[in-house]
Amino acid sequence: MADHKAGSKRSYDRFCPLSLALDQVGERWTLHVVLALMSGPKRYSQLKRHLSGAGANILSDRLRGLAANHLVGRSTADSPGSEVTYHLTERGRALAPVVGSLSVWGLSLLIPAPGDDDTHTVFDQTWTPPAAAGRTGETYRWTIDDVEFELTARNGELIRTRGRATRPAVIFQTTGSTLGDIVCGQITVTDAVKQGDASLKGSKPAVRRMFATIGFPLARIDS
Amino acid sequence: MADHKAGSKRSYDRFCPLSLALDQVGERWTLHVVLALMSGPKRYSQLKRHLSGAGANILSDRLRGLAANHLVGRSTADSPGSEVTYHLTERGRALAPVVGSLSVWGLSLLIPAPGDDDTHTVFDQTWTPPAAAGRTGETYRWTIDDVEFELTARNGELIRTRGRATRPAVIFQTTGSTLGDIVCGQITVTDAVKQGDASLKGSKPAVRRMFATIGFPLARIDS
DNA sequence: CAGAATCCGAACCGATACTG
DNA sequence: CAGTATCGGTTCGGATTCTG
Repeated sequence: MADHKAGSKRSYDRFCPLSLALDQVGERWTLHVVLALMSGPKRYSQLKRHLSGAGANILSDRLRGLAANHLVGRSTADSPGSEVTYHLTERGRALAPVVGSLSVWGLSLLIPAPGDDDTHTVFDQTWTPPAAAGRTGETYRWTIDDVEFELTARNGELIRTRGRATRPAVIFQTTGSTLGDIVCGQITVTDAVKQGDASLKGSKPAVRRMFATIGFPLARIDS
Repeated sequence: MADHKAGSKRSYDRFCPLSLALDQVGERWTLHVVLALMSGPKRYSQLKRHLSGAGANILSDRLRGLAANHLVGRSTADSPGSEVTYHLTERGRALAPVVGSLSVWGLSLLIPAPGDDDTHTVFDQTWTPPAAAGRTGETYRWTIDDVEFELTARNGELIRTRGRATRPAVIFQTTGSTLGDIVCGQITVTDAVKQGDASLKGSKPAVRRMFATIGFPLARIDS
């Protein structure tokens, strides 16, 4: 048992708002937990699935720390089964601009700006998606601000390559600005499609697989 | 020499804007460097002074990493002396909303909201200020949104306590919203005073000592 | 199975000492 | 002044185990 008294933990120990903030949410995976909870209360196992790569002990640590700082709360339902869920408090929800602005900024690393010569954007890049999804070898065609590229899910890897995918399972098209709103949770994918800000072609299961593979929470898709 | 090839470094390795962003600015002290450079180019020694607690080693690492990701650039002036300065690139300046929203959020840890019963805001708290300033034992009276508290700099410590400081060297009064604008760099202290959004009483050297003690960069004060 | 504790190698952090 | 080299302590993250 780590002594949770101050002083043991690594702290910036500075009278500075940024330091104070990062003392509470600057550790690894902390903001990921916050983002995952932005779309509603979740259970430990749901979080663990969504935060693939985190490790059980880290998730425990982060949830404990966030609870100690009153950014998340544990709700133990009165129903019999072990129904502990974690949810953001108001202070936790107040982090929406933080995860939002970070996500919007990070978006430019996923999708290069139209006029940008992608000298400093490695394009043939691979990630390991959350679930070992995409062992089938599906490809998706994305067009963001008239920049076209393809995503391929195969062998538990997600590969982004330049160019136009042939026979993609899904065709997704939108603007960077709209995609920013989506990752910030200000709009869902289906609503963006309805408003004409995005276009999505492909079978419903394929769409679902695609967003699962790239790690979009379901709450960003619809409802 | 660390091999800068991918794989050696700890990465989130997820196709997710937040992960991509934190891969570049999620390490300790990185956003502090970015914030420090928001107010204009700086030299290594200036950064080191401003990021008290960081250590030469880490500052080097962070600057190297930020430069590798093209968030900062090194400018070596043509003048003879070693005049290397670091400045934010456009991609680096695009982080303004990130450090801004984090600072605004962290502000509530410094100053409790008016209606907030500060049950989860430890108040008798101490920090070690950047410079070993305040060995004289000065106190400052702050009033933020009608919440009054006092800051005492003594023995190389900065102590925040509830209540009204007696015979303070500086009296500072403003709103949380204005203070947020100040820490985000959207307005300087003197401009806020001019506009009537803040009030500052005390001798100029004392004011300067106060802001130095709490770690405000000079660029946030005037000009 | 959900949730959490323990162990351990590897990566990271931070202080000091050192170099040009 | 502007960094690099080194080294002990801390944190991370995977695997395993434990408890209901």
